[in-house]
Order: sequence, then structure tokens, then C-alpha cells
Amino acid sequence: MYLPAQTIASFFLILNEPDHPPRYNIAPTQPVLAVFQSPAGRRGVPMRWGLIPHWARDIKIGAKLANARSETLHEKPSFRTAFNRRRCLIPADGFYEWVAVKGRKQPYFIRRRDGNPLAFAGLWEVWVAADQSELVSCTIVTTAANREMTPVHHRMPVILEPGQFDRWLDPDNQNPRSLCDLMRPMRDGGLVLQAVDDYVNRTGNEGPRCIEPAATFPTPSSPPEPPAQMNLFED
DNA sequence: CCAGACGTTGTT
DNA sequence: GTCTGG
DNA sequence: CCAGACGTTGTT
DNA sequence: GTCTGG
Repeated sequence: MYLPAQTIASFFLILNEPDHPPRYNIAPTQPVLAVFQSPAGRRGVPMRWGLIPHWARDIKIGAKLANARSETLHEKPSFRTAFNRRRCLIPADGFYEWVAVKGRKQPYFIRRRDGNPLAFAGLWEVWVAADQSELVSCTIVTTAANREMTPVHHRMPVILEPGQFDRWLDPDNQNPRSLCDLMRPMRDGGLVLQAVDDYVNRTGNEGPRCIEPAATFPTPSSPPEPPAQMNLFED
């Protein structure tokens, strides 16, 4: 079968962080707000996007680790330890995906239909540089695309609901198998896509123009509603 | 044992 | 740090 | 993820 | 084509 032109999944995202200017175009290696569970409660701190394993010699490895596949997290040397002990949430108003069409890359902005922010499942890590300085970094966990995402890409970030936050963040839960049910595609129908101006394609560009609707490209149509089905993902 | 990798996406 | 390939 | 560079010698 | 910077 010939699929529509492909996409990417880097989840360049929008972030509105209290007391900081809003960001509309966060790229890997840039700081993103991440929330984790500390003994004193939940804390949000800026972390470098792109996880740097504690054993890394070179900071550059982080650029390749912006995402972590949920299916294999538990066995990857780069993610295993963080998965067991350092899970986090990464809040965002939305994220982008691109579809390559005739030598062009058409970006789409994806947000919740209900207007609330998203909470991506993430992992974080502390890396000690050669000069002994510490750098905290994070990665976003991915899973298969849900119905709305399928027209633009076959993967999507794991998006958690408030009722799931505690379990995901609990540092005392070091049993990966008990977390499998959290790492599923978001329920169908919860997201909306909007084709936007390719201003966002340049990482140096910032501001609301990144989510300005594109005049010439329509939102891709979703496949028809599936028939009534068994509950495969037991929520 | 030592040396070298350690990742995701999408592309063909 | 830990695993894999040689 | 996307955009942009992709090099050496010698100069300040 | 592949790597780097953002």
C-alpha cells in the first residue's frame, strides 16, 4: 500500500511556562519544562531536551535521544535506568508534525480538542560533565499513532491524563511492567490538527506565527470512525 | 579478555 | 554503567 | 524534528 | 549523503 507522504516525529512543541516568555518552537537540545516527583512534592524544572545517559562521554549523544520508544524502553541501556527511577511529565499546549509534499515540508500543529494542555510522558537523567558540572536532560516517550494522528504520522508522544500522573511519576514504583498500560496511544477523538505556516520550520523562528493556520493546506482527513470495538487498552 | 556501542525517525 | 561482538 | 553545512591555512 | 546546531 502506498501511504501518503511521510512525516516526522520530533514533537517540536509549544510551552507556556509560568514566569517565562511563551515558547512556540522548542527544538531538541533546547530547555523544556519537565515535572518530576521529589520527596517534597512535584517540581517543575527546565531540562535539556534530548536525554544524555549518565555514562555518556559526550553531550552530543543527547541530540539523538529526543524520543524513546515505549515498546523497548525497558531494555535500552540509554533509557533503562531512567525508566525505572526517573520518570517525568512534560507539559505543552501542543506539538508539531511534518508531512513532506512535493519537496516541501508541511507542518501541522496538534493540540487537545478540549483546549487543555498536554502532558507528555518523559524520562530524565543527570549527567556530570568533565568539569564536574551537572546537566539535567529529558526525553519524550512515543507510542503508535491514534486515529487523528494516523494521517500525518505512525507515531505519537505518550500523552497522560491527570488521573495517571501519580502512577507515572511515583519514583518508588520501579516495576516497569506495571506501567505498560500507561504507554498507549491517546484515546481517539481527543486531538485536533491544524496545518500551519512553515515559519515554524526554522528553529530560530519564535512566536504566535508558528501556529498561524496555513492558507493553502487543509487539515488531513481522518479515516472513518471504526465500528464499535472491544476495549483493547483497558482504561 | 578488550573495544565499541549505547537511539529514533523515516527513507529505500 | 552494561551489553555485544570479536 | 528541520535547516544548513560539508575545509584548510594563516591572520588578528 | 551525512553530520551538526538549534
